[in-house]
Amino acid sequence: MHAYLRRLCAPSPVPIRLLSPFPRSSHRGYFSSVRLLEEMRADAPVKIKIAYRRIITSLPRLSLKSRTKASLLAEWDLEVARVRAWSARVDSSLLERWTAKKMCLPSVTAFAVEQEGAPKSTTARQESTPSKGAGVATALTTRLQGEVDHLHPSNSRQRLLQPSKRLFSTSHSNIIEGRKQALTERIAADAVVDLQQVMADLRDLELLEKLHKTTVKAAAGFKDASRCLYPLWHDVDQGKKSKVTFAELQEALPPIYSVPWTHIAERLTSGTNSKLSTLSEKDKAALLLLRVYNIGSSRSEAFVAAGARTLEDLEPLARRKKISLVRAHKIGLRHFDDIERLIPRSEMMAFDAALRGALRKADPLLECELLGSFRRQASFSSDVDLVVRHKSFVNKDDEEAAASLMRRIVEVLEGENLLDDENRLMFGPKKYAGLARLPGNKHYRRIDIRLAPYHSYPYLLLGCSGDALLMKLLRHAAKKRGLCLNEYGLGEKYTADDQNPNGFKPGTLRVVKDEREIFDLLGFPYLTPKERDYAVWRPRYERAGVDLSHVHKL
DNA sequence: CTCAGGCGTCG
DNA sequence: CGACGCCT
Repeated sequence: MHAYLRRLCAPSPVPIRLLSPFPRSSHRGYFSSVRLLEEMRADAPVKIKIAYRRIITSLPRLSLKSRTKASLLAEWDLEVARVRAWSARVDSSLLERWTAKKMCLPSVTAFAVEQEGAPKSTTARQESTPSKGAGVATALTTRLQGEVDHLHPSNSRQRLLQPSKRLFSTSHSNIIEGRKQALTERIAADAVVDLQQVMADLRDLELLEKLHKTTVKAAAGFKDASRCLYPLWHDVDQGKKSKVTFAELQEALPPIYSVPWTHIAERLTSGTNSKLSTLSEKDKAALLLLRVYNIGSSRSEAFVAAGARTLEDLEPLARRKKISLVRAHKIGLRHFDDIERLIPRSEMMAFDAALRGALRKADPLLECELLGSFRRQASFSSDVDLVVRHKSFVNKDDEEAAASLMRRIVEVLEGENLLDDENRLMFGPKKYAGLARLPGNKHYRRIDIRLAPYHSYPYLLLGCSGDALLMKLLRHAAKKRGLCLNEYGLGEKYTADDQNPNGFKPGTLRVVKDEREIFDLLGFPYLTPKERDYAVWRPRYERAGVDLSHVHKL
C-alpha cells in the first residue's frame, strides 16, 4: 500500500506524504485515537473521521482498472484539502480536551502532513522494522510537535510532547507481556473455554474487516490467529475433545497475536465482544451473508440493502427479482455448513486414493497429487487441492489442450460419483472448483482441481505445498541469484511484457524432473514435504549454514 | 515490493 | 468484448 501511495504521490503537485506504518506499540494509542475521533465528531465541523479514514483506507482499494491516474490524483487532492481544512479549525478548547485525556492530536497521530522536501520522512519510514520502532516514534513525535507548534504556537509545546512520548515509548513486547500476565491473573489455567464462541468471534472480526474493506493485513491477522486454533477446534469438532482449557488456548495461540488476544480476553472475562455486539442489525446480517461462497463485500451489502437478514431470506428475494443469485450462491447456501468444516486426515487419505485410482484407471499417463497441508502430513485440511498433469498439456497458453484434458478428468471423476455437475462452482480449462463427496460419506468437501503445464508440475508441487515461510526463503534465494521462482518455474525474469511464455526470459527456464532438483538448483538441502514445517526445517538449515536473516521477521 | 491469475456474470 | 467481483 505504501509503495503504491508513494508512487502515486510522487508526481503529485500536492506536497503530502503518508506516515505509516507505526510501530506496533502505538496501536493502542492509534485505536483509542479512532474512538476519540468518533466522539469528537459532534464538536468538529469537519468530518474528521471521514477525512482521516478515507485517506488511509480508500485510496489503495480504488479499482485501478477503471480509473485513470488523473482521477486518483484528483481524489487524493480532495482528501488533502479536507484534512487541511480540518487542521485549520482545530481550536484551543478542542486541544484542551485532548490533552486532558492524555492524547496527542489524534488525526496527526494517524498521519502527518508535511512539506515536500522535509528530509526526515524517508529515513523514518525505512527504520520501521519492529526493532527500530523507537526510531520512527521519535521521528514521528518530532514531526507531531512541529505540526502542533505550527497550529498553536503559544500553548501546545509542553502538553503535547509528553503524552506522545509516553504513547510511543512503551515497547511492544512489554505491552504483550503485561497483557498476558494480566490475563493469567484473571483467568485460571484450567478454566474451560468456549472455543466455538472464540472461533466465531475471530471469524466475524475477520469478516468485518473484509466487509469494510480496510486493509487486507488486518483481516489476515484474525485469519492467522484462528488458524493457530484449528487443531484444537478440529479435535472438538471431531468429538476427540470435550472441553478446552485456558492453558491449552494460551499454548496454541502465541502472544504475538495481540489484537486477537485482546478480543479473546474480552470474551473470556466479560462474555461478550463489544465490537461485534454493538454492530447494527444490517452489519450483523452482512457478516452472515459474507460466509456464503461467492458472496463478497459488495454483494453482501447489496443483499442486505435489498432486505436480506438471514440466509433463508435470499431465495425469496431472488424469486421476487430483488437480488440475483447465481449458481455458485445456491450451491454455497445448500452446503453452507459443509464448506466451513475441516476435513480429517483419514478422509483426505480416502480422497487421495479414490482420486488417484480413478484417474490412473482412465489414463495411466495422468499424474496427480493432493497438495497443501495434506501433503505436509497435517492431521486435517480445509479443502481438497488436486493438481494434475498430462503430456498432452505442455504450454501454459494452449487452452485447447487444457480444456479437453480438463473435460476428460471431470468426466472420469463424475463417472466415479466423486463429483457431480450440480455442484460445479467453476469449470474452466485450467481450473475446476466444486464440491466432492466420497461415496457413502455424508459431507461434501470443497475441491479444487488445477492443471499444471507439464514442465511446471514440480514447481507447482513445491509452490503450493508450503509452508509459507519456506517459500519466502526460497524466493528470496532465487532473487539473490537474479532469478525468479514461482509456481511455474525458475528462470530469469522477463521484463518486457510481450511474447514471454511463462513470464521467464526464453531459454532460461530451468526444466526439472522433480522438486529435489529445484532445491539443488538453489543450493538448499532437500526437504521432504513433511519436513517443510518451520519448526523442522529451521534448525536443520541453521546447522547447514543457510542464511536465514530474511525469514527472521514473520 | 507480495498474490496474480483464473473464473463466472452482466451489460 | 470489457468491466467487475470473487476466490485461491
